[in-house]
Order: sequence, then structure tokens, then C-alpha cells
Amino acid sequence: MTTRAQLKANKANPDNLDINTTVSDLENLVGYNMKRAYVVIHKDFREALGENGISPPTFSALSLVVTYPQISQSNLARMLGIERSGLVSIIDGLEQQDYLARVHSPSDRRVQALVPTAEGVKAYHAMLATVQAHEDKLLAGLSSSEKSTLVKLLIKIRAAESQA
Amino acid sequence: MTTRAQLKANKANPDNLDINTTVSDLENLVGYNMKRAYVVIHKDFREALGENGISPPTFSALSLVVTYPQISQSNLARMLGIERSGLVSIIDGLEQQDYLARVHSPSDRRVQALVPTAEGVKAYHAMLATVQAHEDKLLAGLSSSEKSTLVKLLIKIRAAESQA
DNA sequence: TGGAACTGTTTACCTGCTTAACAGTTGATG
DNA sequence: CATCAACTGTTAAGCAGGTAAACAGTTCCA
Repeated sequence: MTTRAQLKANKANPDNLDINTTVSDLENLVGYNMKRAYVVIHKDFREALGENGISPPTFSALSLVVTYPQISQSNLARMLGIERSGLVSIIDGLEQQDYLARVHSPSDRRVQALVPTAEGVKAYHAMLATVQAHEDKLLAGLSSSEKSTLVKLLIKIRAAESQA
Repeated sequence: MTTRAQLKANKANPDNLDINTTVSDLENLVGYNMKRAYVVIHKDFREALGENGISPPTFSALSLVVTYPQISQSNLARMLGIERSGLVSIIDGLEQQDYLARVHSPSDRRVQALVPTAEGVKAYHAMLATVQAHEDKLLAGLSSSEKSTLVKLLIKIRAAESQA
């Protein structure tokens, strides 16, 4: 594939600089490649849920609330790996869409347990299916064993943090 | 699967909620795992270069300028996968640190070719070694074949974007 | 000789966080 | 039982890393 951009590139840079065959130190750094790959997946996620779809952090929060009803915001933040303060507006959004409710815990008046609504559960499962389908399509070039290997390695990296 | 007993335990004792054994739909989504893993690697990168270290985007830009001296900002932005406008402040920063210079191309007066300084090249190689060493340490739990598999899969995902 | 397309740049904006501070609540310890 | 550390959710301010739109200057092409 020879794009107009490449022709321009060749002109601007006399070396035969082909974007698709670029070799630099960056290509060997896991961090760089992970960032680039994540950008692609993130974009795909947004396209999957469309114009007014919820964001990845919001989706993740909803997922955990559906999985662990009555979870507290503190615990949810810990699971997501973000600060409690960062979670507030995410939960606000989910509450405004009636996907969940904050209910005061009688046993501990500090805590507001997060409980998904029926609508929230239904919407979540629909979104999950959509996201899953889009991801499968995007990653059609990977075999299912490659996909599971990838996930295993990513989880291994996340686990490596605690040990440092 | 999460048992009712576990939920109860979680409620009774929030600290019992083990982040590393969480099981939910999210664990099967490549996007979610990639984001979480990237956060870990990103954090490691910042720690590697210390308090006043350059950011990952800035490092990537410098890397490509060192590899492809006289590259234009447009081509660099394309390689990095970001907009031209987003690159301006990154290059400003590198120029202020005397890691590179903008020089007018005589053949095309629109273009400002980016040329690394001797100091820039030197600093880059030092940073690369540091980043590489930190990453190797972080990923010590992965065999070298696992690491190369991971990179191959990440590149494959990046390549999948064009086809969509 | 236009006009389309590319150059770098500024401006305004957005998302997804962080840190610091706060009041209310709880539980443990003296 | 008094108090104090620690936890709850929340607000406010700020930062990182972008995007989109508009712009003037430049180049290419028909």
C-alpha cells in the first residue's frame, strides 16, 4: 500500500522512510507497544457503544457493581485501581442513567452501597455482548489461544506491580 | 464464580476483598487487561526516569528523532499516531532542553526538520538503557520468549486497526 | 493562475485521572 | 468513656495527554 503520505514522507525525508516498516528502539519496548495497541482497542470500544455510549472506566465500574452488588465505592475504587475521588463522577453518571443506586448501609452510615437497578443489569449485559463482539472482530487475526495467552501475560504484568 | 459467602465476607470485612483474585467479566476483556497492565508499565517508566524525567510521549518523540534525523513534525506525528497539534508542545519541551533543534528545510519552507543535538543523542541513549533495564526488571517474571510473544501480539493488534 | 493540499501553530476543549482537604462516622485504646 | 486514628464519600484544583477547528504560509498540479 503506497499512500500519499508516504510519497510526501519520501520527499520530506530523503531516506526511504516507510511508516509501516519502521524499525526503532521503540518497537522493542513493551510499554510503547502496549500503549499503541491500547489506543486501537480503546477506539474500537468507543465505536462499539456508539455516540452516547459509556466510557471504558464507567463500563468497568458498572460491570463490577453488577457482579458485586452492594459493593462500596471504596472497594470498587480499589478494584479498579483508581482513587475514591475519581470514582465519584463515574458513579454520578451511572446513577443519573438509573443503572444503579446509592443506598445507605444501615450497619455503617459512612458507606453508600452501590446496587444495580434491573435496567442497569439489562443494559450492562447488552453492552457486554456488544463490546465482546467488537473486540472479537477486531482481534480476528489472533487465534483463540493467542488471545488467552495475551490475557494471561497482561494479568501477569499487573501482578508484577505488587512485588516491586 | 463468586459465592454468596464471599459477598458476605466482603461486606463484613472489606479488607478481605482480594484485588488479585477478582473474577468478573472484565478479566476476559482484552481491553480492560491491557489498560490495567499499561498503567503498571507507565508507572514503572516514570519511576525509571525519576522526578524530572521526560514523559513517555516525549521519550518516544526523541527516540524517533534520534533514529530519523531531519524528520518533519508531520511525519513524526504520523509515526506516533497523534495529531500534529499535539506534537508541538512535546517538541517545544525537547527544544528547551537542547535535545533537538528545529531547522528550516531549504527545499520546502513549510517544513521544520527536527535534528537531534549531540547532547540529545547522548541523553537519549542513557535514558533508553535506564528504561530498558527497569522494564526488564518489572517483567522478570516473563521469559524472554513470553516477552517477544507479547510484543508480537501487541504489534498485530496495532496492525488490525488499518483493516477495520 | 487558481485552487487544493500540506506545513506548523494557536486556541479552546475534553477525558481521566491525581492530590489535598473536609466533615461525618466508626472502632480501638488508653 | 473520652479521644484519637482511620475510614467513608465528597469537593476543588490541577495535571497529562491528547483532539478538533481554524489560521497563515507554502507548494504542487491541472
